[in-house]
Amino acid sequence: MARTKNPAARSLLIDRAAQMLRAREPVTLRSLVAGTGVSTMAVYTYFGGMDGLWKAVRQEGFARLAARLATVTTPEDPVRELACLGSAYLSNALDNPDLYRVMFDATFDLEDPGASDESLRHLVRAAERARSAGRFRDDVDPLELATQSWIIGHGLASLVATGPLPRHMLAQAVPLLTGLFVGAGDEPVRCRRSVELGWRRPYPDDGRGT
Amino acid sequence: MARTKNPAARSLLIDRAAQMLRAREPVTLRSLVAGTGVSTMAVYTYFGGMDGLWKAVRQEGFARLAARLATVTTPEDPVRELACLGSAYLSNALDNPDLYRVMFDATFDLEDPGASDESLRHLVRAAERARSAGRFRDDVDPLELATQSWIIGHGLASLVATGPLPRHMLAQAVPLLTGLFVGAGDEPVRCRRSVELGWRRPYPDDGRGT
DNA sequence: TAAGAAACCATAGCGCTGTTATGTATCGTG
DNA sequence: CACGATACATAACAGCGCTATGGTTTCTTA
Repeated sequence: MARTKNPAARSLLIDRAAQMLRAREPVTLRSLVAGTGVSTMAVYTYFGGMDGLWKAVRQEGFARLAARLATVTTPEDPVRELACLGSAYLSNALDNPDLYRVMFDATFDLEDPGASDESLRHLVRAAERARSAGRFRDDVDPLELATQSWIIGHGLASLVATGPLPRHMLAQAVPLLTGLFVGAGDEPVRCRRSVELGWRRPYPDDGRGT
Repeated sequence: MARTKNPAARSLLIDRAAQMLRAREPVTLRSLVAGTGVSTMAVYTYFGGMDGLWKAVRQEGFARLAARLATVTTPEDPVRELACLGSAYLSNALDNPDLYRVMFDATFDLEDPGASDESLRHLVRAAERARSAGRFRDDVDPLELATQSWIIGHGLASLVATGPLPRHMLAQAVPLLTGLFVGAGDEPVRCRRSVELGWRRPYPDDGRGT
């Protein structure tokens, strides 16, 4: 019994915010709605304010990351797949450094506490496959190993994308991941080869996350 | 032939900013100088604006981190010392999560490009000692290994201090660092013992960095 | 010692921000 | 068809970082 919202406006604003973030333009309430035809009040109708907008943008960032990780499929070698996932993760972070920063900028709390869970699940499943394939010991907890991979990936992404580390330091991912997987039980020489393969040729289909 | 600045005011403002950051109070130009007796113009005389203040605060954060790492000394076991340094690093980050975030928030560029170098040097020296002691292979580059340790430490600190990972995930540092050091050539069982020792009893003197 | 100049500092105001109050237009519903 | 709830447009408000303008302080120098 009322005027209905235009759901297109909501995603339009999120997309525009992500786009301005990528263009390194300051995202303010007025600059966000300028040229879109919608007024400043729309931000309050759909998000309740700028904080709500940032929450939505962050969730969108996690959604795009999950979509990007979903394009990775290398069924024959699960350790290589893990390296592929790490490479895709870093590639996504470096393509959208400002969006990546917003995703982990917890000045305000998350609207969806499990926003990052779906991305982590990709890693967990790959770790499970690696254990089932006999590459990891049976006592390896896939969730723990996935978390450890995430820690390495996030540390590298954060220090390189917006931090003091130069870009060529991305290569440190290979020894780091190799050390992690060997510690989980993989045979060193074979592991190194799998990780290097997965790292150099990151993912079969480049899903060019915006 | 002029009036000299009061150097006390500069460090007073930096300290107050760090204190407000820790208390999670919003640090604005006016709220910063309120109650200190100095006027808003002081921020411009000493820092050239709020950006300059944040740069100074960030440098202060790195200085405190370096001072904290300097208290770590375990000459007999360099691998344990590396774990000690990692533990001190994380302890510092978790004690001042907001200051830690500002340190790595590169919205504006750094005033001192080598601000983080001194902290890294502690790690490099420990890695050199570990190599000299025969714990690491001769072909291990201490700078690379220090950087890799930093990546792990920062990833963990960032995800736990202000991110989505619960605090008990700090324990992941032990397998991560062990994997890294074993990959550098250390003997697995002995390495694990050294890392656990260094991690549990982080540093002899707790220099309680503010 | 006294004049002069350079720098610090206090005040007021500018343009911008996010937010909210108020009135209008518009759509779903009875 | 008419009611009422809700989206939308406009304008105003407090607060933000910043800057222009004098006044005051302090060091230098003749």
